Amino acid sequence: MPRPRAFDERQVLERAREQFWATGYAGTRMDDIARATGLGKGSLYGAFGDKGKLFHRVFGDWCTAVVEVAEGRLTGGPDAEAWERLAGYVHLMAENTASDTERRGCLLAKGAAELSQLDPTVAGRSAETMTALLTLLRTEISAAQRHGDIDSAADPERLAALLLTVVRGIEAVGKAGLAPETVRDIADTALAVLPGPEGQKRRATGRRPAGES
Amino acid sequence: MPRPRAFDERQVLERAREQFWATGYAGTRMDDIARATGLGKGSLYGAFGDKGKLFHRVFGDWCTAVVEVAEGRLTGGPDAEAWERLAGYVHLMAENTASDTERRGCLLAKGAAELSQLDPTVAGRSAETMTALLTLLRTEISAAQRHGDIDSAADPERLAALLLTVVRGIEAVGKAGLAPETVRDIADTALAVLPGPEGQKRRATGRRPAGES
DNA sequence: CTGGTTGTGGAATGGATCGTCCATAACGTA
DNA sequence: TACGTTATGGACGATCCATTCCACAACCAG
Repeated sequence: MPRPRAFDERQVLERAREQFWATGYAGTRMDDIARATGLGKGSLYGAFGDKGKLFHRVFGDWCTAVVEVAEGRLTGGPDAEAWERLAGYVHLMAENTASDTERRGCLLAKGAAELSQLDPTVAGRSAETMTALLTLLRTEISAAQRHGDIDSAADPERLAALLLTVVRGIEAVGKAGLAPETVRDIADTALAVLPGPEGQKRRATGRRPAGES
Repeated sequence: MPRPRAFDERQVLERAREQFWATGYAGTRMDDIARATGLGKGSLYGAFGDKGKLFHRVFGDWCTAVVEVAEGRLTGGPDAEAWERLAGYVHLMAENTASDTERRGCLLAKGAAELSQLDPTVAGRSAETMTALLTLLRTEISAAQRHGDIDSAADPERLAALLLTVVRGIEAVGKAGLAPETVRDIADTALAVLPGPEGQKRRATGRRPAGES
């Protein structure tokens, strides 16, 4: 009996995300979002509550997506390819940053930086996301160890934390202004220094094989 | 002949920094700063211009301090101690994040995240800072290589970029909610995986010697 | 076709915030 | 001691922004 919505919720959230991503939480006005989505303020508030709730929604979806990308890249597959999956993931993250010419960075980092201190919801969600990524990386590192691509004496938990740090760090230094080529190199270097199979060393200064990513 | 200022400029900037640090650029009101510093708005505007100029001042000073800390820890000293200087620096940065119970993070990262996209001055200053840190790290890595603490076949430029990424990443994952102990471990792991002297491996899972930092 | 219910969008509201203004205070000089 | 100059700080004005409100539109059951 009621009048149905004339907008696609997913699409509206997408536009809203673009706005928050581009100008941060405090920096975007609800008018901006209204203009960007084509919705009136009434519809916006009716559908999503207030600005805070809308941001939580967008932020939460983003966090979910971040974990899903990692899952897609890392989960499921033979141990023999675990190392390649790890390398692919790290390179993908570096490429994302390197090709982010607008220097928008990652909404997760941006949102956490701006709000995690003031907004427990944001803080909690970003912490959850980190833990999820950590688990995915640890599992994959263990797999690579079983196949002998990573020194089995190393603690997978610690290596996972290091890789997560590198991935998040790449995003940070990218936003801080390091050149795209440098960013890409960092991913290679990080992978190269991971302890290889027993006693062997990976090429520490090796170039990333063309087309691997 | 004129009436002299009744406030200490350095101290006012310090208070202003606390505010910006705690609540970000958009999140702090000039009234907050006035209250925090005890100055009236007239004096504030008379002495520092507008909010943007004041922030640039604070941000710039912070960047200078970041580089100075690194210089203090890294520069000058025999090659034989270069490795220890590097380790000390990385541990110091990790400790800063680990003990930052308020999760304020680093003003450099926070400011860059919030503004580098909109404010060329901030973007430029943060990029400069990254380059300066990179140079310091590279120099020190070269020194450690000369003394045989780091594989001389490795590219110091690349290792420096990796270390910088780890340092900035530690700050990011710390703010994102990783546990302090994990943060400390990351610093250890990062140092452990750096390629040791020719063919040898550093203890990849080794614990940080007590009291080294 | 009609009424009830919900969506829509723009105008209005109320509070907050940046920056200015000005009367006054404090200082050095003559 | 009197004067010119600059600092001070609180009140003020103009703007901005999140949220609410309301008149109207669209839909569907009966």
